[in-house]
Amino acid sequence: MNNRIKVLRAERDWSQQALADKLGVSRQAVNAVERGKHDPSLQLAFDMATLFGQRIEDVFFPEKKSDTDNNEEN
Amino acid sequence: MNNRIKVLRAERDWSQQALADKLGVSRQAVNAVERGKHDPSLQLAFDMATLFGQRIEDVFFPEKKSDTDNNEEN
DNA sequence: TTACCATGTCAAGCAAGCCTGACATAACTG
DNA sequence: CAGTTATGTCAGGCTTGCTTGACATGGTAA
Repeated sequence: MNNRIKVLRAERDWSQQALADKLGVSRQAVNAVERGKHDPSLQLAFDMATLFGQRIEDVFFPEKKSDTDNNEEN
Repeated sequence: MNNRIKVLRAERDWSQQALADKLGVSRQAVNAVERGKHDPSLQLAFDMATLFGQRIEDVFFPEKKSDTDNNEEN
């Protein structure tokens, strides 16, 4: 899951710590999401998008589907 | 986190099992998300919204922010 | 230099998301 | 009646998201 958090944060000149404070999460959580270490929860994704005044789809970008996905008899 | 999965599923006349198969997750996962037992991962939320041809914001609706959220010195 | 700030990273622990397997109920169909 | 489908629910287990605390590095300021 790619995202534009680093850019959106830079546009506002916010540190990871400042963003974490606004979101009510730890700095490490912001860092991990920003660097793609793991995906945020849906709730946190909503909070981030709302804080940046964007839609989730304009902040987060899922990778292509994993080949373990099913698609039989649709 | 409220959602419109049940309605979107009913509009297409899909069972929970059928939806789960399309998404590549278990029926219980669909059931739990649909009934608000817990939130889906961001990836699963994307997959659901995409499958229904909707935006995440038009499928999932976060509750009001919890009062444990911070908001100091913004 | 010392001090501070921003960022990256690690460890240990807890909680939430998702899994399989199982069981129950209701509705429908043969 | 028996059999199937859809849904709801539980238990046990695994993985991941998030926590606090700690440490390292690079940049910048006094």
